[in-house]
Amino acid sequence: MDTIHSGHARRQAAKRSEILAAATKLFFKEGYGRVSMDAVLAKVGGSKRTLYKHFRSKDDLFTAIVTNVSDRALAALHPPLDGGDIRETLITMGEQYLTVLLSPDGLALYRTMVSEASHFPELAQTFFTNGPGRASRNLADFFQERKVKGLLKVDSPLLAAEQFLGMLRGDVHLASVLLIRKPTKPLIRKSVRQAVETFLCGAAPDLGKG
Amino acid sequence: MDTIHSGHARRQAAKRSEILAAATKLFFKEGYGRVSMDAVLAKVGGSKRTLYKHFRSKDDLFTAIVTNVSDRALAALHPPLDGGDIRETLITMGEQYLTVLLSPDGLALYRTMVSEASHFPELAQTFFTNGPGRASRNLADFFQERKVKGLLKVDSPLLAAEQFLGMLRGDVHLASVLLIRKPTKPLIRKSVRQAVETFLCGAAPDLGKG
DNA sequence: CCAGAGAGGTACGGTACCGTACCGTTTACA
DNA sequence: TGTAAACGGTACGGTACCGTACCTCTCTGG
Repeated sequence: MDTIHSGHARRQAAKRSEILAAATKLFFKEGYGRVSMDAVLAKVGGSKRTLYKHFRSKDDLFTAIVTNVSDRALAALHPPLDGGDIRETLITMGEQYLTVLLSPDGLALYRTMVSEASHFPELAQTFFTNGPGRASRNLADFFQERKVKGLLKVDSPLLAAEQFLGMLRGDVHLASVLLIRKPTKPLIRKSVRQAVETFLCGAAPDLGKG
Repeated sequence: MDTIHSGHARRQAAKRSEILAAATKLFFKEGYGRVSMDAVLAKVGGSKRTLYKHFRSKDDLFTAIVTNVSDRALAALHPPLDGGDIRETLITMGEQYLTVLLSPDGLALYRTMVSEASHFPELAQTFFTNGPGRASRNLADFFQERKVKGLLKVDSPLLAAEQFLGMLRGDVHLASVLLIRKPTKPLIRKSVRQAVETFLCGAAPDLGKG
């Protein structure tokens, strides 16, 4: 009788979500080291007993937060790419990619993983594999498909995918991570367009080709 | 009589350097929050009185560390670019750029700034301006010069510079930051070469141009 | 309506940490 | 050689934090 329809279980699940939401805000805003369990408790209300019943330790709570947000956010980084026109596909995908990456959650997750990677190595591994790694592989599959059709001339499709996504990030991403600039929609649009244009046609004038 | 040749001053300067070196290792390895002043003291030896005479607080020590390493490392990110051939210049510069960025100090500095940017905003601002920002601007000047000579066809030279450097970083940089892969010299070489090739000539086959 | 599980509130043990204060000792310079 | 400054070692105040323990109250489920 401990299904989701049970009263006790429902209350438990609700409380757990409430804790998770409040703690996520705090951890993402202040950073793992500067957030105390008491601070989480003050925000969410309730007793320590309840908090520690749901999450056995601070590390456990942190792990739950990261995996939770990862599952929610990272999927959008590798959408299905079966469009026809390469340019249009890259533009659409690029804008979505940057939008997710530059969203508050995307930035906070990035900061958190960079900050805590050395102390949560398996978490960092999972994040990279399911996030940036999968995004690159997804795009690389698309490139590979176009390459065999003679529609793309790259040496290593995987490396090309990684570098194209790197182009998209440019300096905008780091500047946003460091809270120096706030990314704007027009800047994202312009950045994506120039990246796609350069990536496809190159920056050298036509006479330089051959 | 408090010049560098004074005995007292010399001892002071030596001790300060010793503290700075030891603390840099610790802060870069463990992160700001996980390093205690006692730990610094245990590593460098000496008394708290001496430590706090040189650095008034933990924040002060941290600031000194960051500015010190920044001054030492970031200059290599924007070398003078007056070479003739664009391709050769980009390859040379790219390998140097990645070598610095992927060096232990470069990676540690990046991790540190991302981790502590929100609590040391002016430090993050300085880091970005003197590091990635100056690197992009330096390369952008080079691009602008080539553009007016008709040797480069980019819309915004600054954006192109940011995106080219983003290509160089690709996924290798983040993977190194997260301690997932260790960057190798051959990988850097290959990555730079493909980035330059794609950036100059594009990934679309010639029939797709025009 | 009533056992029993869950939740709230809080106090506490143990630890860690920042920065100051106070000792005696060593070193530089006249 | 003597004096003043710098140094090493350590103890301490005050605070903060993690996780546990204890007691009381609320609410579920039959």
